[in-house]
Amino acid sequence: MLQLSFIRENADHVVERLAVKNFDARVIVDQLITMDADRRMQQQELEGLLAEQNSLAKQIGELYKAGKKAEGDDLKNKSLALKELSRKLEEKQANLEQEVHNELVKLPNMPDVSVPKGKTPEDNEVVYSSIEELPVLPAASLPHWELTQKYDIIDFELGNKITGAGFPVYKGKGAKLQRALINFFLDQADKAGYYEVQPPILINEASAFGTGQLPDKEGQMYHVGVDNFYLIPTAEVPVTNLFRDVIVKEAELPVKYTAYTPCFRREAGSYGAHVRGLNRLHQFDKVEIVQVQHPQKSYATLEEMKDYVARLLRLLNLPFRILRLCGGDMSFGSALTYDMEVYSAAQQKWLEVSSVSNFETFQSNRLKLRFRDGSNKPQLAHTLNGSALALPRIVAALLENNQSLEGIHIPDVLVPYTGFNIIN
RNA sequence: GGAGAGAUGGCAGAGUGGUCGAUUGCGGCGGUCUUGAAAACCGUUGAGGGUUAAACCUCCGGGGGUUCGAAUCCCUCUCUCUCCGCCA
Repeated sequence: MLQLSFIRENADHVVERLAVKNFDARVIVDQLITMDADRRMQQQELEGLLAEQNSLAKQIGELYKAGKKAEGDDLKNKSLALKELSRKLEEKQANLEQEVHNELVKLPNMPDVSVPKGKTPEDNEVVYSSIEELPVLPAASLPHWELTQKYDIIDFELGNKITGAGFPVYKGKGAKLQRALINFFLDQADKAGYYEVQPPILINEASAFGTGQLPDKEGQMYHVGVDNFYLIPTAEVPVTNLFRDVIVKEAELPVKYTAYTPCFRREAGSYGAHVRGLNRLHQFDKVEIVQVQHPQKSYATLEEMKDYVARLLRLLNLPFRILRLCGGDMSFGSALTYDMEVYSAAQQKWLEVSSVSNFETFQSNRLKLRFRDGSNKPQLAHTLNGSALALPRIVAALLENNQSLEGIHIPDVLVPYTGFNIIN
């Protein structure tokens, strides 16, 4: 959520930046400024009334104490009339504030100046590639959904029976590979200074609002109606919300947290061949990294997080590239996002395995996540997060890229975790 | 699930209708003293809005009500604790 005071003072700039996200903010911004002016005027009027009532109440108390009942009763009547007025004004004010809020949450975050213009994924900027030429697999190579069946390590049909499409059952070495990857990613994060937490995977409305899933993205989350909870779409939500309504000390920045959780996404509206196998699931495993950082250091931190994820991909020996997302492909709350994609030679396409973003104050403004820098008042911190990493497409790429006549070779770094070096 | 008790500032803990945004202690910060530190002593120390700065307004778990006036009384929701029941 953008800050109203910032919009007020930088209206044109806001409109111009949001245009990069292909969002026409002119009408909303103008409306907000008008409403805010009204709100402030009304506020002054209301506060004047309240101040008068406060002072009257004090006087009445003193008069009664002094035994001057008649004079006290006089003031009482006067105060009653004021109360009538202020109640009406209060109601108006509450409505206006609600309207302002409703408009304010419609505005996406402003993209950083480095964000390329564009509307589709084709407009994303490739900032790095670990390979010069796309690898080519032998002719008999299989896509992962056939490999998983051949070696009986992931059972999509069985998942259909238990739950439905997009909820696979991992079996035997497939299940062990999941566990190995989770532990490997967590150990790496730990070594990089991230503090491990295990958060709830159901969240309340306030948490969903804090990181920007609500309002408007209800449809993407599974909802537990009886208790009004949501299943988390990513660990970013519970982990970042640990800092809701928190004022951290400047010396404690950056705060670095990591968590493994299952993630749940309804993926309403996506279908077809590109969602085959592990490419898109309703439930999947992910290790997330989250940082809370000083505004002046958040972009350096974003680079560091990007490099950290790249290192993981190198350790796994997967061909990958890094994209700087264009305005049109970025998420609502992000100011700058890097996507990591691994190349699946068997599918002959790039698969997104990580997304690392700086949200600047967009989330912290909703969360009221601030830091204290000594002399001044508390100010909003910046939040960042990234997948490190999401499992399904990593598994897909590992299976496809490492297949051979003998079986599927496990990368060296994972062998201590799996206890085997080949799936056959 | 049943019965009872409770929710106050970073923490502990007073406050049951009127100068209470809140006594006090601990912690934090600044200072005196000290070569330095500790101890002791002095001062300072919640958040949001508003203002050039002030004044001023709001906040004592959330929401609503009573009253001229609410941390204090009433209703309601949420959460916590104790006991009982059930249970991985």
